[in-house]
Amino acid sequence: MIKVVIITSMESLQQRLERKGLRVSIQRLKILQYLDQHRVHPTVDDIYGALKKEMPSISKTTIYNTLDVLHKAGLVSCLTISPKEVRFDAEPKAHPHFFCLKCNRVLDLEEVICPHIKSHVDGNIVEEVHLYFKGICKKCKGGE
Amino acid sequence: MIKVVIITSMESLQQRLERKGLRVSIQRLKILQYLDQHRVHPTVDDIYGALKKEMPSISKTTIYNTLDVLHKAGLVSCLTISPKEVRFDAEPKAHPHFFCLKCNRVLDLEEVICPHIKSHVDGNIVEEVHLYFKGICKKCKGGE
DNA sequence: TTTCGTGCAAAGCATTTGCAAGTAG
DNA sequence: CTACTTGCAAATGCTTTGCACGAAA
Repeated sequence: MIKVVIITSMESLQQRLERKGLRVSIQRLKILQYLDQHRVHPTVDDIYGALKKEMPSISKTTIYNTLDVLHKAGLVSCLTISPKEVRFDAEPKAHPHFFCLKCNRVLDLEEVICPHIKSHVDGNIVEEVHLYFKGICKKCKGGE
Repeated sequence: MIKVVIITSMESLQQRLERKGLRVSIQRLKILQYLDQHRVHPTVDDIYGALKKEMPSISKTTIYNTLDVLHKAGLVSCLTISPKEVRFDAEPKAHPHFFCLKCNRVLDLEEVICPHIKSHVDGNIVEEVHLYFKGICKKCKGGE
């Protein structure tokens, strides 16, 4: 079997938590790991459904709590794109997304402009930059 | 520098509806008018609360239905920025916003880049462009 | 008469909160 | 011991749905 492993940072997941002064729990590690290995901007429910298989006792509240902690620590980014639910991304660096109105997927786009846009908001303190498009993705455009 | 530019069309509200082939009802006119005159990206509840004063029988369902119709017709734009609720804008042209994490207001930023960004999403069909920032606004930055 | 618009009541569902039990420091 | 973490159950609140009545074409 071929397993695709995405190596983003040289830092271990545990080190990422410790560096931010966060306690390392199995739940936090698993959630961070899941996000790191599933770069499809999963929802809370996606994460919950997947982790429940190996950790049947995990609760949705913990997913919410943990994602909140990770987001505040700057370890994950939080996407308010699909109107129904929040989605998460292990890549905390700002980059553009594409939301398909047909299949509801959130795709990553090549990072091009995000870092350069900030200059237009002087006067306000910018903590996050969000750029995304809505429309029909390549895949859905093809087949009906 | 932040410049707020309100582009109000010469077209009457009724004409806007008719041009899109929509029936003209008092509810649709009032909702469109409210958005046109209150450029603060109100939520459904804001609109409901305001219109209920002069139209006590109006229902939230109608606000939802109408905004959906107006959005699909391209008469208003729909902002998925604040994670809790959707906000609406009578200006359907894409322009950047700033969401203040402290006072929860959504501010308009000067339109600068939005029209030029589209080139980066080749392959996907773009229907909407969304660019916004999150942080602390000028006003909140000042006084605690 | 047939289709569309309105609005009430109820349902749906993502997210939050309160709290009790467990765990790390 | 004290502060943090987990997770269950219940509550919250935005949004949608089903449906009946009324209005427009």
